[in-house]
Amino acid sequence: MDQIGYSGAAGDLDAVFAALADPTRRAILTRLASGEASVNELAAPFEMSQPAVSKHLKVLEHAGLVARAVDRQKRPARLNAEPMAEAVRWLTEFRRFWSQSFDQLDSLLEELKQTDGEGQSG
Amino acid sequence: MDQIGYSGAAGDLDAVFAALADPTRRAILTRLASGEASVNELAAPFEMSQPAVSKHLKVLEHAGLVARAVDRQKRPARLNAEPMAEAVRWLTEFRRFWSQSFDQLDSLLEELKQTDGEGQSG
DNA sequence: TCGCTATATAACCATTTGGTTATGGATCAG
DNA sequence: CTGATCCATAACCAAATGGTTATATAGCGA
Repeated sequence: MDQIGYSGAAGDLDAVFAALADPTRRAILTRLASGEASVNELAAPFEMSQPAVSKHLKVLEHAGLVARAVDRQKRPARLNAEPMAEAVRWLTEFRRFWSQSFDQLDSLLEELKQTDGEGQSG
Repeated sequence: MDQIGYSGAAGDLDAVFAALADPTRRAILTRLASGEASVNELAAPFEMSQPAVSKHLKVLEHAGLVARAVDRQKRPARLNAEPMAEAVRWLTEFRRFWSQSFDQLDSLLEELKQTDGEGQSG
């Protein structure tokens, strides 16, 4: 369907996974999933200074997961979940590959079953 | 230092995402998806020293994504994709949440469409 | 203009990360 | 035993990360 036009930030799997590797940032993303929020609003629930949250936002921005707007003197952060699809895609493809190997392992185990059953180690 | 082997490793989403945030480590995982490999085998394709690869393996072990065995003087690494399910789960739940918000946004857009009136569809 | 609010940036610090080379312990081949 | 191979560990280093406080910038209200 709607293949969007502005997928510039995607493609950096490293940055996406790295961004997701921090609980504060995941919490920020979850918060943003229910709507825009200003930096101070985002900072409030975390026992952490405002600059620290700004830094986390930069990481999220860098991964393309967050876009900033301008509203009066505020810079509300808005979620852009698109790059997450990259991550999901990698994991999905990996699982496909992995399942394939699983199949191979399965065949191997079948063979072994027929050959003998030399006790498996725990 | 290390906790018990292959049981408690899951649940650390931070470690899993962090482990996935490096291209070398993702490549190692992909490699391991097609079967066990020794450290040297894993190190070969990367222009990187063996200790560097050992370090990456430690990170993967810490995330529970890799288990080590003992075969003669080798310590073959074996994939354990299970903790990836954690990551997938988080992303899936997030998308559920996000889609929910999306629904809300959708409703909002519906309203706006009706309010607008003069525009044409399509 | 003055001051308050919202945010970014700078300067600093400790810890982690990702790499290196050097070395040591096992284990295999002679 | 000797030497080669596989791997881990130590010691070291540069850069990135995650936090701090202090300050600068920009808009708002009076």
